[in-house]
Amino acid sequence: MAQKIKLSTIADSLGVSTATVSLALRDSPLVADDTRERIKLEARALGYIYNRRAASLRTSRSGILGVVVHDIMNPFYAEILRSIETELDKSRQTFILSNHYDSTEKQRNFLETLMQLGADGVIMSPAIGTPASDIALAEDNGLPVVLIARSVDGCPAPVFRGDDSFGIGLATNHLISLGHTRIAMVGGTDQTSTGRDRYQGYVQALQKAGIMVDPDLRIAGPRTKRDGFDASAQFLSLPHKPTAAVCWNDLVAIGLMNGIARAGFIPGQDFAVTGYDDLEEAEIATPGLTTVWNGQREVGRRAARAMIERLSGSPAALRHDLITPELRVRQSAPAPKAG
Amino acid sequence: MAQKIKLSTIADSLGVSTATVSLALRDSPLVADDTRERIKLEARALGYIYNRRAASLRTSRSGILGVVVHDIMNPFYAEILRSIETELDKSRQTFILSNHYDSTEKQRNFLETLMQLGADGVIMSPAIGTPASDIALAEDNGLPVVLIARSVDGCPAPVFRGDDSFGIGLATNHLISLGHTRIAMVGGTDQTSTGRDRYQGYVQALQKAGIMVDPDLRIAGPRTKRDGFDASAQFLSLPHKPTAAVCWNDLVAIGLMNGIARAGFIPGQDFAVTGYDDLEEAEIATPGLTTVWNGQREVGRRAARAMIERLSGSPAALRHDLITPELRVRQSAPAPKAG
DNA sequence: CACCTAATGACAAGCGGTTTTAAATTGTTT
DNA sequence: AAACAATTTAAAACCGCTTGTCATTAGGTG
Repeated sequence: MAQKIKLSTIADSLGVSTATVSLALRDSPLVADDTRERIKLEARALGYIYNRRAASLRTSRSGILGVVVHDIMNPFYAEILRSIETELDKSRQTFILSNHYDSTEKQRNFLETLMQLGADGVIMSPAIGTPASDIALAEDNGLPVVLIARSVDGCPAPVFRGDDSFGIGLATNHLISLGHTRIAMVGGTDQTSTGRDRYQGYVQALQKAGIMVDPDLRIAGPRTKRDGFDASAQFLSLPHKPTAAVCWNDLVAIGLMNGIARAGFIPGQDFAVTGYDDLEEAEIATPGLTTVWNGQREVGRRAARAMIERLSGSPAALRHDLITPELRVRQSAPAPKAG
Repeated sequence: MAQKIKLSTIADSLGVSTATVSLALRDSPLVADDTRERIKLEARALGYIYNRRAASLRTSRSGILGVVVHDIMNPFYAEILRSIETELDKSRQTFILSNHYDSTEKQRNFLETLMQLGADGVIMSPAIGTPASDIALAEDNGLPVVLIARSVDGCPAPVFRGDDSFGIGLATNHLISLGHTRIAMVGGTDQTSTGRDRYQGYVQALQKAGIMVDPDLRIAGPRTKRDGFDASAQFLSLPHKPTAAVCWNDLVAIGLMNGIARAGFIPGQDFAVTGYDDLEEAEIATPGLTTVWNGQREVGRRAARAMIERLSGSPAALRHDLITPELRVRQSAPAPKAG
C-alpha cells in the first residue's frame, strides 16, 4: 500500500493550504476557477481518496443508511430492497443491510451499530413484537426511522405499505364471484399488523357475501414456499374439503400448488389457489398464479424518497401511505368443478 | 435529540480523565476493576453511544466489510450472502451490500465508496469483464479482496468457488448413464470463468462417453427462471429433439420445466431436466429437481472466515479453495422414454 | 525510614477532514 | 496616491476517540 494521500499532500504539492483544497474539491464558490481545476487535476493524478470518516466526524453526516428487513431471501423483501437500492443510488447514499429474522434483539443490536456508525437514518420492516420505545430510542439518538410493510403500535414514524385488508378482499371476492364457498386461508399470523389485517379482510369479504366463517379453514403460520409445500397435507385433509385457498403470499401459494401436485391433484383445476404480492415468479409458475399486486417496488421507492426528503430537512413527512393493491387474474384460480 | 454523550461527559461526571474512560470501556487491564465497573455503569446510565467513526479515524479499523454480488434477488447469491452474514455476525463485523448487475462501472463506484468509508475489506463475486487492475487498486488502497463464485484472470486474490467442470460432469454423466444421448445444455455464457468451466465440463463428459457434441444443442444465455421459461420454446423446437437438458442452474431448470409444462408436455417424464446449485427450492419443485449441490453455504462461510483471518493479520491465506460438488438425484431426470 | 518496583491514571498529540475568522491580494474610487 | 471594497487564500480550532509518555501513588524490602 503506497503512502497515504490526503488533503495536505495535495496542498503541499501545490503550495496552497488544505482549506483551499477542501473547498475546491467540493466546488465551493470561494475558490477561483483555475485554482479549483489545478487542484482537482492534482488530486486525480495522486490517486487521492476522500476520507468520509474524517469528514463525517466534522459534518455529522455519514452518507450511510441502514435497511432492516425480515429476510432478504424472501423475494418480497428482495424486491423492495432492489427499489430502495435504485432510489438511494441516485442520491449517492450507501446502505448497510441486516436481516432480523423477527428477533427484536438482533434488530436492537443492528440499530445500535447504526448509531455507532453515525448512520443518517434507517428504513425498516420491524420485527414482530418491536416496542415503540426501541424506535423512539433511535430517533432520540439522531437516527430517523421510516417503516415499511408493517407498522408499530404507538409509533409516530411514517409507514409505507399496501392496504392489506382491501387487497386480500380482492382475492377473496374474486373466488366468491367464481362460485367458491369453502375457501381456506393458508398462512399468516396474528402477531403482525399485516397478518391481522389480511385475516380480517378475508373474514369481512366472506361475511359480506353471507358465507359462514369456519375457523377450521384457517391454517395459520406458513410464510415460505417450503411452509406452503408442507401445509398441503393439512390442506388436503381439511374436513369438508375446501375448493379454494387464499394464501398469505405467492410463496405459500406456489409451495402449496407444488404440494398439491405432488399428492396427485392438479392445482388450478382440482383446487383454486390465489397468492399475494405478485412476485416476478407468479407469472411463470405453472399454472400462472392469480394473485394480488402489492406494490413492493412502490413501497421501496416511496420509503427511500421519504427518507431522503427527511434528511434534506424538509418538513415532517406524511405519517402513512397506503398503496392500493390490484388483482392479477391468471390461471390458478378457476371456478369450482361442477358437482 | 438529547445532548450528546461522549467520553468526556462520562469522565467529567466521574472526575476521571477521558483516557481512563476509553480504556475502561474496552476492558483494558490498565484500569482497576472497580474503576472500570463504575465507568461502565455510568456509561449505561447516561445512554452513551460509542462513536465508531471517531475511533476508526484513529485506529484505522472501521468494522465494516463490503459485499458485492451480481444480484441478491438470485437465490444462489442470497444463500451465499446468508452464510456470510452468519459468519460475520460472530465477529461483530457489519457489512455493506451492493449488486453490480455485471456492470464493472457500478462495481468500481462501490469499491471507491468502500475505500472512502475505510472499509476493512471486500468479499466479491466480480462482474463480467472485471480487470485485475480494479482489484489491485483496491488492495493498494488498503482494501483486501476475497473473491467468490468467479475468478479474475491474473488476479492474486483468494477465490472460493465450486469445481464447476467436475460438477456439471456429474449431471451430464448421470444423464448419459440413464441412456440419454441427445442432451442439450441450456444457459450460461462464455464470458465468465464459471460459464466456460461448465460448458467445458459438459463437452468433456459427452466426449468421454463417445457422444458427438452438437453445437446446435447449446442454448447460451439463460440465467434466471424467467430466462429458462422463455427458452423452453427454443428448446422444444431444436432439430432432432433432445431428450434431456443440462441446465446452467436450478432457476433455469425450474423455469424450463414450467415452460415445458405450459406447452403441454410433462417435465420429468417427456424430458429429463437437471439443475445446478441445489437451491432450497429444488426439493419442492414439481417434479423434484435432480441437481448438483454447489456448496454456496460453504463458499460464503469459507470466504468470510478467510477475510476475518486476513484482517487479524494471519499469514497470506491460501489462493484457491475448490469445493467439490455432489449429485442430488430427484425426479426430474429419469431415463429416456422408450422408442 | 529511605528506596525501589509495580500499578494506576493524567496529559497531549494525533487521525483527516471542515469551517470560521482573519489576512492578503487585486482592483476601484475619489 | 490614499482609502475602501471585493475576491482569494491562510491559520487555527474543532469533531470524538486512542495511545504513548510521564507523573503519581501504593506496596514491599533491607
